[in-house]
Amino acid sequence: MSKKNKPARVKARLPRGFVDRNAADLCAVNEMTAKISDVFERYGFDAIETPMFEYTDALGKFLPDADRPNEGVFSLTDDDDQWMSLRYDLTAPLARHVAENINEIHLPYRTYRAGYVFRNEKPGPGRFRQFMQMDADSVGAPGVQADAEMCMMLADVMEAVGIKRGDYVVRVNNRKVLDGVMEAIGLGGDENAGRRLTVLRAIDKLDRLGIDGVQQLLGKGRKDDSGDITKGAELNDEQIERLLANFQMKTQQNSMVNTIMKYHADEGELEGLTEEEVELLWHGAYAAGTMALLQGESEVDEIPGLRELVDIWTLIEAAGYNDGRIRIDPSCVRGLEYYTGPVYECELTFPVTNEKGEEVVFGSVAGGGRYDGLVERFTGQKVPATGFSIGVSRLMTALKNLDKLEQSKAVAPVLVTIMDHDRIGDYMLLTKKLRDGLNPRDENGDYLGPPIPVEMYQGNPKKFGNQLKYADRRGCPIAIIQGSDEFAAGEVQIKDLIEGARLAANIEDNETWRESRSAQVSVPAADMVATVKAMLKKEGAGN
RNA sequence: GCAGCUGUAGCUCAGUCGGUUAGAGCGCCUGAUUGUGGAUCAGGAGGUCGGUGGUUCAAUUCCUCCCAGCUGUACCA
Repeated sequence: MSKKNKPARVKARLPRGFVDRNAADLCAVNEMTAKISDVFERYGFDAIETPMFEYTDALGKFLPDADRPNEGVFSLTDDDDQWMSLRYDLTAPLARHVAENINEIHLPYRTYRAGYVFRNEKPGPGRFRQFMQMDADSVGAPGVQADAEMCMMLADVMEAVGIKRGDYVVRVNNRKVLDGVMEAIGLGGDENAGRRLTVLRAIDKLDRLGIDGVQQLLGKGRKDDSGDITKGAELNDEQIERLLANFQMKTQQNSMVNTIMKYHADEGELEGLTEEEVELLWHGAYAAGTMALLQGESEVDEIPGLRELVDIWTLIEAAGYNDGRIRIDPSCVRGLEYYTGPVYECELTFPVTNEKGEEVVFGSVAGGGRYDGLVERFTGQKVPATGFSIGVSRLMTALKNLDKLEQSKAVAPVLVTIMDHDRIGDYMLLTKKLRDGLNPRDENGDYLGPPIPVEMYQGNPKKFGNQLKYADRRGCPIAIIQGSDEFAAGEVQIKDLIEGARLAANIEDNETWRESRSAQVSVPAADMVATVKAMLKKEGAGN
């Protein structure tokens, strides 16, 4: 065929931001989700599942001005011209599910779900356009005890998947207090909504950009490594200073506690708090958040949300989770607008090394909060709810990079090779006998042990060498060989490929190598299963 | 979206100060070996040099625009 007539071939390419997963990946994901589900179920959460597609309006992702969905969601029109979208999180579909079944559902409704979500945005290292989340939510649970429970369960989940105590922290905050702080520095009112959001986002970047970066973002703006400039919130120096005071607590702890105690005495607003409680509060660093209010010029009548935060902390303390597993932290803001009160997220605190061997700040692997308004969008009635999402894919990468993930490598099969092409049927029978023998069952038909895979070579059997090559590359521990000689004698050759590879290291001449038929024994067909079993045991594959 | 960098074989990358037939390593295929993996040796397949337009006698090389990828940044429900 001439070059000109060469047909245009389709280029095989994975859409960017998506990944293929191999057996080992799937195995690891299944193991991890099983561990997480286990914790959820022990807390009394039931599994449910909602579809990957939803009507776009139910997800709340229509653009306000145009009659089309937000670009961040993968969307298409149904055959009746309705916009549909792939879900971008598991919370919006839950709200839809609750609203639609509100009459059948008994509140409080405690559920969890796992599934892939999709976001049509630029992928980056560790960021994909399809990834797995696991959510747990308490719907119809108005009290802070529900929020406290969520934080504790989050901590339990981390330990269940193998992250040691001290290697993670659940940080808690309350949006109402943040709002108060911003009001105190003159960012109240609807006209400042945009700037408040900018401020929140800047604070959210504290762990990544550091205090200097946040300072720049709050003021004139920040220039990144590529020379690009990010616009800032244009706050003045005093406002910035008072905001940042919240986060530079280590140096100011004492004065902070004093301030709070003084406030306590003067106003009686924090009545019921002991000094110890205030210190705990401080340790959680929230006290700092009040400073801006306390030092503000306007009279402060109340500190919204602070009582809630203290109550959460009290519950956490009562349950014994105040040992560093859970902390109160003023820089925990969560970008989302729909949160109405307590917010929380879980961060890994150990250094994570990426593929290039660089140490990176991994950031949060789970987050959530209280969203009292989400179901109301559908039904008009307020249904208080709180819950969180775990980024399963992210959590997995973190564990993988750390080698904390035990590699549950899929066991490679024992390979039955084909020597005589006209006796395929015999080889199939041989394969079945071996498979049954290695995978015994009890009287109920249940398997007694983990699977020990056995397969017959399915490629082109013309060249026998290729069959062993295949076995070698698959990592097969054992190959079964039965030519006409063995068949006539009622025997099979059993070749230990692992031992053979070991012996090969000392042989340079191919002639010798082939003739030695290393690590290979001939046994009566009746002894095949027992011999293979013994060999597998010796090589530590299977059991 | 904004900014910077990069596009040459399946992969990793050389190279051409603009000049005849564009290279290497690895991988792949065939054979030495129709009944034995690795190593070795011999041979082979595989390229619109990301695309378009321009400058030129001549462009993979220089210039324009476009596309894609990477990195940072923004957005992230």
